[in-house]
Amino acid sequence: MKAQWHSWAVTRDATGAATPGPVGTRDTRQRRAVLEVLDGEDGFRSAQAIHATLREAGVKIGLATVYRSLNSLSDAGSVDVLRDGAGEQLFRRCGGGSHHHHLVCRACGTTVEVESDSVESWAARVGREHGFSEVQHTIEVFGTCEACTRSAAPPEG
Amino acid sequence: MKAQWHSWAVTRDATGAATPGPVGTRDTRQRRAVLEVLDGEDGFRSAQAIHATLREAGVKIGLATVYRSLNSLSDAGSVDVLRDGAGEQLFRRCGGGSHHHHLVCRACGTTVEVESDSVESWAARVGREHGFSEVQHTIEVFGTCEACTRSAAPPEG
DNA sequence: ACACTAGATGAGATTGATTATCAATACAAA
DNA sequence: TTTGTATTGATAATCAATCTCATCTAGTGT
Repeated sequence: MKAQWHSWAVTRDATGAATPGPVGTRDTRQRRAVLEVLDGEDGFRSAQAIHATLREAGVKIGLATVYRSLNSLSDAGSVDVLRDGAGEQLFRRCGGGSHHHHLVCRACGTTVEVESDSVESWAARVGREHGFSEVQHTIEVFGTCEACTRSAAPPEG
Repeated sequence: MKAQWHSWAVTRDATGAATPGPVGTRDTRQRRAVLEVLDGEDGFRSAQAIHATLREAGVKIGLATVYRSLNSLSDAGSVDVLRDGAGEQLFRRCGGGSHHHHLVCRACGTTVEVESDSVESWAARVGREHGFSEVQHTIEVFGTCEACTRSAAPPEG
């Protein structure tokens, strides 16, 4: 799978003459590498795991840079972030900009993007009915995917 | 509000003669104190905050014990746990043993317990349709409660 | 009330993830 | 190329949460 395109560019004004651009816009080898790893994975991965993958692949990159890249991508809405049971952040490249949630295999990390208008409206309604404003929600579904269920179960039924 | 009753006792067999009981069953001053704080709060609080509250109230208790008590209560299903945006664990005394979720004010922590059969069945169905087993879900709704919205807004419209 | 024993406590060390420092480096515009 | 900065990275610093282990104590039987 080839790395999906991502623009590091951001709107800017041409006030400064020799100024490359605002923070978070420069296209570097490291940021491209992080994006490549994300595009090569179909499940959620931790920053540490992504860093390890890169080092094993011979890419010279610091852990701090991996975190910085992931956070910047997250801010831009290009990656989804969630926390596993231990509270560790997991990252995954997300498709469109549409709001969705995830069905994640807790064994291998494989993820299916899911969405439901009824659930969205339920969350919004619940907040409104109780007088809450700026209502947001976090919804994640965890389970064991078919493949992992098979490989984990003893061969005898 | 008086501290709600909580049994530290657990089923045990009388094999050992002078054995008080299994781990996590002893009624101590510290565990009672943690429970009192939880009963005095109506929103989610962090372990550190609970510890600080206790110390300020003159209760001599270690942070590790607060964590231990909260975890034990959590295992017993007597408190709900969730993570805030920063990944920090927040605890709250929960009523019955019925499955429910929370509408939490991100400013003051005030919480409303909510439930919805349709959302529950949606999560279960999504998992089943994709061949996942042992499906669980985490659903939390965050917002700003009415009181906090008022106090935060500037007096002029 | 007394003694006993395993569970409980707590101060401090430790882990583990994530962020902050800051000098050196590498984009990107001219 | 030159130049101005954003970026990088090795490492220190944070911070929540857990582990250590010597000491204490609740709970039981006598």
